[in-house]
Amino acid sequence: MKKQLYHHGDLRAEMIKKGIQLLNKEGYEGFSLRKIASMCNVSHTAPYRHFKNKNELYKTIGQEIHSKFKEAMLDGREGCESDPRKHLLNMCKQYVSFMVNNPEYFRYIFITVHGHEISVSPEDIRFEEEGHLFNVSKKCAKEYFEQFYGNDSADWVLGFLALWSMIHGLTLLLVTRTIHFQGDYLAYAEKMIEAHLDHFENSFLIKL
Amino acid sequence: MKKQLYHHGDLRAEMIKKGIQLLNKEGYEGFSLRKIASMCNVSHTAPYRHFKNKNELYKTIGQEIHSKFKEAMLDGREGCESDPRKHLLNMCKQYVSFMVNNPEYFRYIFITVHGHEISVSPEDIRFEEEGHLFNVSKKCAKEYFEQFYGNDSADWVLGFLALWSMIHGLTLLLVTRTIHFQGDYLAYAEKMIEAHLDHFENSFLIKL
DNA sequence: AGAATAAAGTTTACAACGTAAACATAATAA
DNA sequence: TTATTATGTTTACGTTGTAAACTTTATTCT
Repeated sequence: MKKQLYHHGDLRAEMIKKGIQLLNKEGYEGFSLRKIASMCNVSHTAPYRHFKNKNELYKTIGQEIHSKFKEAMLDGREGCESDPRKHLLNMCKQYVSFMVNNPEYFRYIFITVHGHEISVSPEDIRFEEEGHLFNVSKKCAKEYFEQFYGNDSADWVLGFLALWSMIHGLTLLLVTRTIHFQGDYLAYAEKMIEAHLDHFENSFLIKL
Repeated sequence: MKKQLYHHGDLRAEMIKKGIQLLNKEGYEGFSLRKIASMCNVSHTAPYRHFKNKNELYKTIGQEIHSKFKEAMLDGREGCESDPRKHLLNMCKQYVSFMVNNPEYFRYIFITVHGHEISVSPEDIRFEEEGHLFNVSKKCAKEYFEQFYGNDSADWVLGFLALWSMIHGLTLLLVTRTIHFQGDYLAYAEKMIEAHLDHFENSFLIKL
């Protein structure tokens, strides 16, 4: 117990924790305020003292997941700070495997909770906050693509977006079980990414 | 009215129709059996004579959407039967724009309704039926990739999967409004696909 | 044809859900 | 100490999915 104030202690925090548990066990369909309340040994309307409604709790949990996801992606950095390509590759692999291992998380972040509204145009890629998840991947991708494009932001955005789309789509195909591989899915993912980057670098050589 | 049998006529068909309407208006959250029943001027348990439960209706609607989607993709074929690359490009563009124009459809097919379970391995790409949606795209992609790979199925699957993932992911990013472009999104999509295919073809030339 | 049967729809019932309102209690501030 | 605010509870209501029992209409069998 952290504070042991009031009746419960810290209901808000426990609801987030138990909410994540429930979400992982039963998916979004089974995610109910009343269940979470009872998991916290509290009446079914107590949650309303801490969250405006069900969706507010859900969004809060989304943020929690966001930071876990970010952490996982940063783990892909180890031992390859000096190699932009390897760094980018590892990060993409972390992206896919984290979501495959936590399928519900993908839904929180990218499907059910809408409204990120990240603007993407040649001139500006805006992200909400400085330390935001997307800034992490953006920075990583930038280091790689800059080697080729330099300051040509139009092309670099395109390269970034194409790669992001690819792993994002692969992840969705895996998470929804639209496809499944006979062998190791990560091996495929790696091949796909490597091929993409190979193609990219090779075609760049031609232009020179 | 088609048959004018029994009390209603053809409740099953009308439920599918009204169900699609409701889905487009209120999304999956607002999709309720009781609402649909009342839209058909029928008691709230009448649906159970035609569908085992809510999810059965939902899945049936999914199939309906599938065929609309397939039709849209086939429209991308016109006037370019002899140009595999253009054919593939058009199909990809149709894929994205159809879904962006009908965001809920994407959820039916690729998100909420799971269980496609398409097996993907170098040796075999199995699809459920002959005329299935995925066979359409597969055939189109095959014609293109075969120009380069010939009979090397391992590589051709990889090429197919990479492209599919890319447009699938882009579509998800657009449909969920995770990103939004300043300009015309289809122009970006086209550039991305063209660049992907360019990279692909260029890197292939190098190897020769 | 008329009787038996199956198909389609209705009424009633129940449990789970989200949420609002009124009330109760415990912690903090005056 | 008292007033106030934060936190929880009880009660209530409308909506949902779905099961059971019943009714009405169409089809089938003799």
